[in-house]
This record gives sequence, structure tokens and C-alpha cells, in this order.
Amino acid sequence: MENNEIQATVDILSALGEFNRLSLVYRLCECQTPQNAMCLCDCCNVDASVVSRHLKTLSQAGILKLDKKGRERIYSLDRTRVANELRALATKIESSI
Amino acid sequence: MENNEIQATVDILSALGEFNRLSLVYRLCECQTPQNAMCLCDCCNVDASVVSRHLKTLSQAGILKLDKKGRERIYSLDRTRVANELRALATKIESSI
DNA sequence: TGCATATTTGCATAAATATGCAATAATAAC
DNA sequence: GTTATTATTGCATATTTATGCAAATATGCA
Repeated sequence: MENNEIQATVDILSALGEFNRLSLVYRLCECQTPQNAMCLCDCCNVDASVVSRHLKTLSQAGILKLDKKGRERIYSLDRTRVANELRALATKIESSI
Repeated sequence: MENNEIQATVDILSALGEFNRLSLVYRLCECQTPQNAMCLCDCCNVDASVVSRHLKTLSQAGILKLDKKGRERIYSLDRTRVANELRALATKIESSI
């Protein structure tokens, strides 16, 4: 198993494995439409700058997709990618020799 | 969504989301039989005490099962539990309203 | 242009985490 | 019992991470 592969999985898991970030992801789960950062601030009791940084972390891990719309940043969950990554890991853990 | 539920998921994800710990899990993936702690030390270049602590973290998160056999501690991966947790999260992320 | 809104970045700080070494505990083997 | 083996814990330290506030950036609107 390559170190890069391990690290890539670690990056996704550690991005999801923090309370406020997972709260943001769950919040986006419930949205049919993409949301801007300010709207997402409601779901955690932290400063907007903190939310901004968490959103950046999630984006860098490939969990969120980002679109710019005027002065707003619109985030949406890359459901398929995240679900596939998690299922791939589940399969690996369950069925390695 | 209850905070406890979120935290429970965070606990599993953050336990898996560290390089040496995920390496330990992958190592156990490849073992048909449970392994003692010393044998698991090979897979990360850190002190045995560090491995011991990582194994404790993984056990507390319900990822590993522990058996005592003489002076050895025998760890095994709870494949089903971990796989089910990851798949449940995948489903939630993919198919929430 | 001037002002308001949305978001990010710089800086400082607190808290959490990972690590190594030495000491300890528990058990096996002699 | 003494010694060796396996594993954990105490302590110190370094690194990372999360956080808040203030300032800066970027864009929209009047």
C-alpha cells in the first residue's frame, strides 16, 4: 500500500472527522440547492472566519465543490465522490485477504 | 441531528483519520488472524509506546477488538462494524433530502 | 465614488494531539 | 525467586489544529 494512497484517505477522513466540519457536511446534506458560506454559518456556533476555514479544508479534501457567484461563494456537497470513497474504504476493510 | 450522533461519527472518522492509525488498520486488514501489539509495531516507524496508544484509540472507537492472551494483547479488526459505519455514512450523505 | 455585504487572511492564543524515553506492570520461562 | 518479554503509563516536548478578532479583499448597489 502506497503512502500516498494512505495519506489521500487520511485527508478525507480527517476532514470529515471534526465536529463543526461534519456538522457543515450534514447541513449540506439537507440542502437540495448549494448554499453560500454565510448561510452555513448558522449551523455551528463559531466565527464566520472559522467556518470559512473549515469550508476551505473540506473543499481541499474534495468533499465540497465551490462556485463563485458575485461576492458569494456557493458550496455544495460532492455526494457521489464522498459516498464512493467511504464505500471503497468499507469494502477494503471488509474484504481484504 | 443530535450532537451525540455527530460526535459518535466524528470519533470513528478521527480515529481512522491519522496516518499511523490507518496504517495499523490496513495492516490488520491483511491478517487473517489477530495480531499482538509488538507484531503490529513493524508497520509504523514509531516507538512501541506510540503504537500502544494508537491501538488504544482505535479500540476505544470500536474499530479494534482486544483479547488478552498471557502477557500479549491480541488485536483484531472489527471489520463488520467499521464497514457498516462507513456505509451508513455514505448512504446518509448520498441520499438525504 | 462611496458604502454595504460576503468572505478571506493575518496574527495571537488556547487546546488537542503525536511522539519518545524512561519507568512501571503483568506475565512467562528458567 | 530471578530474569526476560510484552505492553502500558508518566512525563516532557513538539507539532498541529481550532478559534476569535481585526484588517483586508472583492464585489454589488446607490
